[in-house]
Amino acid sequence: MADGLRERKKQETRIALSWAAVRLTVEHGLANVRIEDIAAEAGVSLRTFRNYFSSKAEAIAAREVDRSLRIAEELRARPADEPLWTAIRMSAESQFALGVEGHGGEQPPDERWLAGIRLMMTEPSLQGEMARAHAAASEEYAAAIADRTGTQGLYPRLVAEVVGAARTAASAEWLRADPPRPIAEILREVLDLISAGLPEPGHN
Amino acid sequence: MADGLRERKKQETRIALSWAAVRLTVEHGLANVRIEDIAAEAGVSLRTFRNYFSSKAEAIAAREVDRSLRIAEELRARPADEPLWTAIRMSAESQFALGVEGHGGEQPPDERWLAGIRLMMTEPSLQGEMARAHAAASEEYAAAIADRTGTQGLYPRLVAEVVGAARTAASAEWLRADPPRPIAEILREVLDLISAGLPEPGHN
DNA sequence: GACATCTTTGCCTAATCGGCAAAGTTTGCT
DNA sequence: AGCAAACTTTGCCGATTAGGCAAAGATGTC
Repeated sequence: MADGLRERKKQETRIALSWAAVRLTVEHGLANVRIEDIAAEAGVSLRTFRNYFSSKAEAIAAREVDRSLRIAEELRARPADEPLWTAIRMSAESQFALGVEGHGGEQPPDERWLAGIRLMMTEPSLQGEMARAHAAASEEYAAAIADRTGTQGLYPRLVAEVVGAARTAASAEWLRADPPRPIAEILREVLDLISAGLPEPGHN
Repeated sequence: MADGLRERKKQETRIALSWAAVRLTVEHGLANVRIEDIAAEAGVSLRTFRNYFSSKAEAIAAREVDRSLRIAEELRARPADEPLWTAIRMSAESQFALGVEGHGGEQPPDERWLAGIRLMMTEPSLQGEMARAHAAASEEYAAAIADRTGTQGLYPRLVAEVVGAARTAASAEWLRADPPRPIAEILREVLDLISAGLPEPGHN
């Protein structure tokens, strides 16, 4: 079986750990959470945590990695005759970004939670891990683009990296924006800018 | 004094540590090098290493961070009336990329050394750290773009991230290319693609 | 049901992390 | 020059992380 009980359980554990990591970090700050606490919160042993992730930060970023993989999957699912950038926009927007959704359901953006996420993301080691997460998923995304466009080598890899950059910039803007803007809207703007070649503003 | 003895020494130590890290890693593999060895090689105490870097990988990536900062500096130095993308191309190409240069001078790309670098870069934790390095320098680069274009907020950050993506993709291609291509050439191609909006190949 | 495979766990040792304060340098000021 | 403030290096130390190994427990296959 492609996904038996075993695989499902593994995913559940992975998600539970990642979530526990996020929750505890939002609440107590990254430095004040031991991986032991995270493991306990998720109901597994410390050693098991290490089988899944090699650091707190990686556990936190795991949800972002999963999202990236889902975006790649979504891209593969788009109609083959759709223009590449349309497909990219659609697939990216279909998963939004970063830690608001989920949380047990589709909560309205809880103010306290959001502030916690903001604070959490100021941790440099977290920002680094997010970059790393994108890099990790980038491989898969590049492969999806390669299949879709029938190209190989530089082009798919480049597009994948650029889309990662777009997501990073969009997330940063989302964290910064006051008043808040929906991430999907920001992402759309960013992708439009990119497919227009990032024209220098005010420089006709 | 803006750069007294103190500052100079600090930079020297930093460089010495980063180099020691690279050399030892190329020679023995990341896993077989203890930070203690690196510190010894650079002639400082273990504890001092930790004052500079928080991991082996960070030490190795430090040279890349420095390069990024030099690119940002170079961008600020370009004539203000030059089109943005020209300035970006020029400043980026002025520093090439990743670990070939330096090494005590401008050696011809030593075959053994290059193979070592290639191997080193396959370490996942290193790739992650490079991504992180870009993210760290991205701030500075975005500021340079903001000053140059007189824009704020999303645009400069986005361009900075995208240029980072360009460098990542170019580096990957450089590592992959057989026969080898000069990194400057790859980088030029990549930046041209980006400023043209990454047109889908064969999709007029 | 019996066997193979994978996951979880505890145990253990080496390595890393980061606070603290003592000792040594550099800098700014007079 | 002389001196104090500011900074860097270092050793010391306890807490935490890292990851190999093998026993025990689940799951998958036939």
